[in-house]
Amino acid sequence: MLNVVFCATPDIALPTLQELHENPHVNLKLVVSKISMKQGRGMKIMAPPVVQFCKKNNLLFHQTENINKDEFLFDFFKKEEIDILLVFAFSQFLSSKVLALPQVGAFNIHTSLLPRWRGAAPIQYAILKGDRETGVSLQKMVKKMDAGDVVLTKTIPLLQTETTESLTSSLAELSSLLVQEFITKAVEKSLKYQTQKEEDVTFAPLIQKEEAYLNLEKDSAIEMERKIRAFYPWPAAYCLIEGKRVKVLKAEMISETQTLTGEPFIETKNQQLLFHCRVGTLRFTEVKPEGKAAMKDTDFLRGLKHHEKK
RNA sequence: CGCGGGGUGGAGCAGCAUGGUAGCUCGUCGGGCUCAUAACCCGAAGGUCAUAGGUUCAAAUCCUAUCCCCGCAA
Repeated sequence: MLNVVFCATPDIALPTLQELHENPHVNLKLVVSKISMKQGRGMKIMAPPVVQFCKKNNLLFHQTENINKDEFLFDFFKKEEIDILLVFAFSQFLSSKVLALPQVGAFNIHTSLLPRWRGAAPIQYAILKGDRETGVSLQKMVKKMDAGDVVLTKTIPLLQTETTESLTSSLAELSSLLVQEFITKAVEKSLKYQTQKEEDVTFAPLIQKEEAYLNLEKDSAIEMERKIRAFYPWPAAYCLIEGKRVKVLKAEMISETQTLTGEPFIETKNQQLLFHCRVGTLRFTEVKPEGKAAMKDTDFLRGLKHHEKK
C-alpha cells in the first residue's frame, strides 16, 4: 500500500485521478490543486476541474497559492508518511524542499516522449512540428524543468488529423494506464531510472496567442494547417478579414506544394474561403467570426458585405 | 457588478439613430432549358422579427426586464 499525494489542476488529469482513486494499492491521502480563480466570461470564480472531482467523490483536497510556502502541506507530509508525490499539469514549480518530502520520491507525468518537448505545451508542439508519434512519460522530478530520469513511457502514433483537443483526451487516458503500471512497479519496488539524452532535448514553451495568427505573408499551407490543429480549440488559429478577427476551426488542404509567383492572397469565390500561401493552398472549411457562432466557410461568405457576387 | 458583439423563414446576413407592405445571397419544392450540370430561366412554400411587459392609431425598429449564443480578458 502506497500513501500518495496528487498535485494537478485541469481536465487532463481526471482519468489519472480516477485511477489513483480506484487503485487498490494506493491510499490517496490528499489532492493538491491551485486556488480557484475568477475566469471565463463574466469573471466568475471557478474551481479547478480536479477540485470539482474531489468534491463529487468526497476526496480530501487542498488548494494552495504557492506549494513551496504552504505550512499546511509541510505538516501534512510530516504527519502522514507520504511515499509518493505525483504531479500532473499542476502549473507550479516545486522547490527541492518539496521534492524531498515524499519517501519514495516526487514524480511527474509529462505528455510527450521525453526528452522531446520539455515545457508547458508539449501537445501543441508535437502537432505544430508534425511529429509522427507521441506519448506520455513518467519522470522522477528534479529541480530542472522536465529533466528528471524517465521511469516509464507509453507511445502512440500521432495522426496528421489530430487536434490538441483530441490528442489531449487520448493522452489523458494513456496517462491513467501509465500510472497504473507505475504503481504496480512501485509496489514491487522494481522502478528503473533512465537518464535523458541531452542531445535529444527540445523545448515546448508556453503558447503565446500571437503564435496562433495565420500569417499569409510568411506561413506555408502546411504550417497553417498544423497551427489550426495545434491551437484547436484554444486559443484557436485566427486571421483578420475586413478588420474582424476570424477564428479558423477546421481547414482542408487543397495543395501542399503549389507555389505562387506573385503575392499571397485570399480568394472568396465559388463559395469557398481559400488562402493561397506562398507555398500551398488551404481552404478554411469552418470559421468563427468574433461575436458569432461557428459556421462553414460557404455560410460565412454569404454574409460578407463586400462579397463578390458573380 | 471586468469589457464588448449578436439573437430576423432551413443557413448566412440587411433593415433599427428619422416607427407605417418582411428585403438580400443561398437552400428546399415544382416547372422550363440542356447530351449534361453544383450553370441558367420561371414559379411556389416557408417568418409569433429570442421571450415577457410597456409607449403608440401603428413596434423588427423606441423603453424596461429576462433567457440564450459568441469575442476579448483570465
